[in-house]
Amino acid sequence: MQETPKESKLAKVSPKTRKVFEFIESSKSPLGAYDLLNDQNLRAIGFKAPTQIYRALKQLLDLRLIHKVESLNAFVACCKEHEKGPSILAICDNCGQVQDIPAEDLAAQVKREVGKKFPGLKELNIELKGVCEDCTSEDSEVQAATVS
Amino acid sequence: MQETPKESKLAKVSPKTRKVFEFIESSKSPLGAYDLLNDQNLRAIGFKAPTQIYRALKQLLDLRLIHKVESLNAFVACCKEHEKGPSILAICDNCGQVQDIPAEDLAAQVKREVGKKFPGLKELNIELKGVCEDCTSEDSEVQAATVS
DNA sequence: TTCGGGATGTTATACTATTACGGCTAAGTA
DNA sequence: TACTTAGCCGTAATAGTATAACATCCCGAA
Repeated sequence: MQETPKESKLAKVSPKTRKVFEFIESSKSPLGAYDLLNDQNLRAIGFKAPTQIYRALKQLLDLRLIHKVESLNAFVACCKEHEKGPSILAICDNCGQVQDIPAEDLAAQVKREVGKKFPGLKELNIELKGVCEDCTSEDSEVQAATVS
Repeated sequence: MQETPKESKLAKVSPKTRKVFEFIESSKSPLGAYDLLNDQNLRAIGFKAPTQIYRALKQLLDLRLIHKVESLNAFVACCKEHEKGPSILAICDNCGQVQDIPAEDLAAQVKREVGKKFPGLKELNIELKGVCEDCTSEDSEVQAATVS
C-alpha cells in the first residue's frame, strides 16, 4: 500500500497532534481552538490547556495539513489536491461549510497583478463568503449575488 | 470645491467616528481596536470602552472607508481608487505597512474560477504576505520568493 | 554519566470582540 | 403638549482567541 503525502506527514507528529487533525478532518465545519478543547473530547485524551492545542495546530499548519480560516479564527483540513499549492477558502454563510478550492492559476495572476508593487510575495490567502452550491439549490430565496 | 466620495461618506458619521478614521488613515501601519483606544489618544476625546471603538469601526467598514485585515485583526484605510471595488491587501512582514491594491480583474477571475462550486459569491478577501518593494530594494538579504 | 535540546505540561496573562442594559435625544404623531 | 419609538451613545461585564513564561521529562550525543 502506497503511502499518501498526508500519511507520511502525519507519521511525523505525535499521537495527540494526529488526533487534533482527525477531529478537524472529520468536521463538516471549521473548528476553533476552543471548540477542539471544550466541545470535542480532546480534554479526554490529555489536552488541558489552550497552549497544547495551539502547538498541535501550528505543527499541522507548518505541514500544510490544515488551513486557518482567518475571518473565522478557525481551522479546516486541506483538500487532497492542493497540498502543495495555493487555494481559495469558500465559506458558506448559510451552512457554515468551507470548501478548499485549488487555485494555482489564480495565484499566478495575483503575482502578475501585484507585480512591481509587491515583489516579495510569500503567502497568499484568499477567502470568499457567500452561499455554496448545495445551499443555493436547496433554498430558492438565496440567489447568486455579485462581488461587492 | 467638489466633494469627494470619502468626504461625503464622512459627512454621515459622528465627529468621534470621523476621528477614528483620521487616526487609521494617518497611520502607516494597520491599527487594532485597542491600539486606537490605548496608544492613540482616543481616550482623550471621550472613548472609554472597546465597544465604542468597535461601533465606530463598524460604521467605517459599512461605508467602505476602511478594511479589516483579518490576518492581523487590524484596520487600514481604503485607498482612493477602489472605494467601490474589490482589492488586495498586501502586508509587508518587514515594515508592517499594508498596501491596498485595486483588483477588479482578479475578482472577475475568482468568480470564474469558483463558478459552479460556489455560485453565491458575496465577499472576497485577498491578503498577501511578503516583502514590499521598498523593503526589497533597501535590504538585499530579502529577495523575491515564490508563493508557497 | 552528563549535558543540552526538543517536546510536553501548567499557570497565568494578554489580546480581541461582543452582550446587555440604561439613558439621552430627535422625529413623528395623537 | 405629551407620548412614543428608534437610534445613538455611555458603561460594565463577559466571552472568545492566543501567547508568554517557566517547569518537567525524555532522549541522543559527547
